[in-house]
Amino acid sequence: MSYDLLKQHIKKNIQIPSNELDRMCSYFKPFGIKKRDFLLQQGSICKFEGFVLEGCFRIFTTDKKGNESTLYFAACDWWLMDIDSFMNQKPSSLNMQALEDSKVLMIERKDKLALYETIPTVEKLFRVMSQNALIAWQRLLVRNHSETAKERYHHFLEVYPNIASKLTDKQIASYLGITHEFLSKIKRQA
Amino acid sequence: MSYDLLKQHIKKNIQIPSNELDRMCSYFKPFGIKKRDFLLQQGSICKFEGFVLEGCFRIFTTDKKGNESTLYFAACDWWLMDIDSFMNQKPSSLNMQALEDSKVLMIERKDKLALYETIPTVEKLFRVMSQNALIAWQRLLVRNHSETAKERYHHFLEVYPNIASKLTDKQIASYLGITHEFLSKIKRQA
DNA sequence: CGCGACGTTGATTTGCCTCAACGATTGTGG
DNA sequence: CCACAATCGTTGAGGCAAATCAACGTCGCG
Repeated sequence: MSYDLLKQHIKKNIQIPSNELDRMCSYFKPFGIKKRDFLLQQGSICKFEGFVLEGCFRIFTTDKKGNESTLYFAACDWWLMDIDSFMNQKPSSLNMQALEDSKVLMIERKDKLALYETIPTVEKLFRVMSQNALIAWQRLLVRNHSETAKERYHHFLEVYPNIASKLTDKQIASYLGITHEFLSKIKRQA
Repeated sequence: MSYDLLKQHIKKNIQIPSNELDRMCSYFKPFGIKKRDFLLQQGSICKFEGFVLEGCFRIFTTDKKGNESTLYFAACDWWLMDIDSFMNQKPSSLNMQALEDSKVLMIERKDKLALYETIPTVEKLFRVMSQNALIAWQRLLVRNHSETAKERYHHFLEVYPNIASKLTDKQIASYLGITHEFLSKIKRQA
């Protein structure tokens, strides 16, 4: 069953009766996407949220100056959402691109909003997940302030080896906030 | 009433019946703290959450190397929480220091946890707040990757003039992730 | 008054970027 | 399947952003 991974993931975060869990998951629909295709593109309005079953995505944004900045990579067991665009129905500033052929479970906006109203535990689930994400972003900021690009690179390799192995150096550099030329020089050193 | 600010703040985030709002707020207790004193210190376990009524706080962390990194400043209408320490009851990595004589509304851990169980709307409130905070941290990361220290400095002055006016240059530099010497040189330029 | 934290300034060094050139790898159309 | 283009990775020269170290003036505070 393709829903097992999602159910496991949810149960890791909260306690939930199995009938509620089943009902919640029933709104998620399997969806396949090919390498290099976009699940969401900057400027469009996000009408879904997704949970990755297979493959890998890169979530990035391009600012007015043309700088491309990678926020994170989402592999199996990660979520794909643009909260700002999804909740406020405004144009997204994010791109979600499949780095390889991938499979996700998608839920539509109206179903998600309905779940919030009908199953209070869903509020708790996303409250807990958001808070965990918040902690991670704060830690990342501190790392960025206190470590050099070289240290951050090795930390990334150490913590996400299975994700890193799927990425090009250019993508890693964009995530670290450095040029790919400089990343190449870092690699030569160590 | 010192609770008006908190009530206004909550109503900006969610719709909530006034009886629930009253009940929720009743668990918050006023608390005063003197300039330079700590509401929370790194290493201790966080047993409260707070909402700032007056004054200003600096939330920062010191890593093994002795680098001090300021995560944010909390003035009137902001929250003081260390989610990681509060939820998981583990030693905090954050310091919350009053930059001037301040007043906060504090809620104890057991009361907060009870509120989650008894008033589902509280889950929604903190889900919404966490998601908004998440968006802000993501934007900040992109700024840090795409802008120079000078640009980030002026952006900070522009967006938070009332907070910036209360801070020393050293505190601002720590927030921007630069040395105070370099901040001084930035100021001379513009 | 005198001490300690803050702010400024200059000289030097380091981390990282820009630009440019060149192999290596991957993708694509005939 | 090959030929070619496109993208990726590497390397080097030079430059800019920001750190480091050190000296000195200033201010608030005991």
